[in-house]
Amino acid sequence: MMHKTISLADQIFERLESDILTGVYPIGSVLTELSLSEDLGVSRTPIREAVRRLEQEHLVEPSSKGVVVLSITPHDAMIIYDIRIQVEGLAARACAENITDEQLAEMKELLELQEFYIKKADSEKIKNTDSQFHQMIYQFAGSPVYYDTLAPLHNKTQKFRKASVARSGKAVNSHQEHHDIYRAIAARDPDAAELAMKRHVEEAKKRLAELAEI
Amino acid sequence: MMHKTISLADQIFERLESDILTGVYPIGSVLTELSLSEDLGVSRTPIREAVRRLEQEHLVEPSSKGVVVLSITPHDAMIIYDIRIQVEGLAARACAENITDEQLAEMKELLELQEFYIKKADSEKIKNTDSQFHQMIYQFAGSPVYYDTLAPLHNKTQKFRKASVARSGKAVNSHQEHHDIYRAIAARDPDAAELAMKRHVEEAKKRLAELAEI
DNA sequence: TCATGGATATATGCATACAATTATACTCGC
DNA sequence: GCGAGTATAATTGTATGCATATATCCATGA
Repeated sequence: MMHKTISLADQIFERLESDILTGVYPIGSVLTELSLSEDLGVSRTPIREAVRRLEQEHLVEPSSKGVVVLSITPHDAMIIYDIRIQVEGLAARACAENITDEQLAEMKELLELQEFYIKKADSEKIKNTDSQFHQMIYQFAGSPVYYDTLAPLHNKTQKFRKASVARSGKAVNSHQEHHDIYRAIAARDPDAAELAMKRHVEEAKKRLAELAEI
Repeated sequence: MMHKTISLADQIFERLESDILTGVYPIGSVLTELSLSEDLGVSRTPIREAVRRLEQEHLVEPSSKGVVVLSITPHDAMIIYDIRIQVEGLAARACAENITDEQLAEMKELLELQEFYIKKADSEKIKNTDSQFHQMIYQFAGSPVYYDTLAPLHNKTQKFRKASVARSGKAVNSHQEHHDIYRAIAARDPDAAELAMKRHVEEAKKRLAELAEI
């Protein structure tokens, strides 16, 4: 009997990550292992493990007392986008070269789901599917190096992106760009995939820059 | 009194990381928390923490029993270089825009030191200064994003690079390229800096590819 | 002989207890 | 009233114990 049991540490990490990115724990707030373990009703052990992972992803930073929730400056966000433009371009290219039919089908399904949420103007779900699309690219690119490099960068821009996608018109643009990327990958055209991805991340950067009035 | 006390978990992580990268624990070998705690004479708690970090860096992989030591495939190494070509290019550009005079002086000093070691053919020191030069670029680029992204990638290619630099002739090439980068940064010429860095990492990739007979 | 099932050993996941460090608050002396 | 020094509290680091899941080995039966 293959009972898939997810460890408490993993669950807590995901919850804390999400709560930080969505602002439940505001920037600058302090988290201690003890208070978290009381809040979440578990011992410090799995909390510690989760917090260590948050540290590695630079979502929190050790301080004299506990860890403090970090933010990124608009400047950092712009740099992250510059890096993503280049590296996600490479990842999309690798995807076009390596993706399997099953993975392609999965990707298509996700795009259809996103279309559905766009029609319903459910910005929270739109944001989620958006993230999932990019993470699929990272995972289907054929080397864990892509995911390891890009996932933390992507995470760090989440809260900026949230505001960006909330404007429904922009979400449609983004979805169209995703579809362009998908088509290039489905056609196994690395050049087109890289170009489409680079354009997409560049547009995302522009949308953010406008919004943040940088 | 500022007594810097390094946690056991940190020490163990560094030791295990080094031992894996240098082959003390060969690829495919299995490590269990219990055996490690007995070997190193500490409890499982700091071992666990270190092993989790190794997992995140993909140096080991969970298996049915303990974790298995992974290797970086030559394919992954090539991908890492492709990413570094792009991102270190951006970092060098940012460096040229942001570096202070003091930092510049520090960089120059390091290059002179490297020249000294090259004359002495001390390949270990050459390797060290080489790493330091790149890490300086990451640090002087004006945003922690560069360091966070590039340092892990740089680390992962260390053992390949070691073999590469051991060939003294190549080390001289590499040093010349470093000097080109330095000159462009010193001249505050972002375009030249980016170009020089990209060329340098490309050459490093080629040197490795030849050596690894990929 | 080989498959099957259960006992045993081994591993991890989590909780808890303790030690040690660091921050905080308080008191005493000036 | 204010600063220094000390006591106290809070927090992390580490060890240990227990529960649970999994693998291994052995015995038993067809």
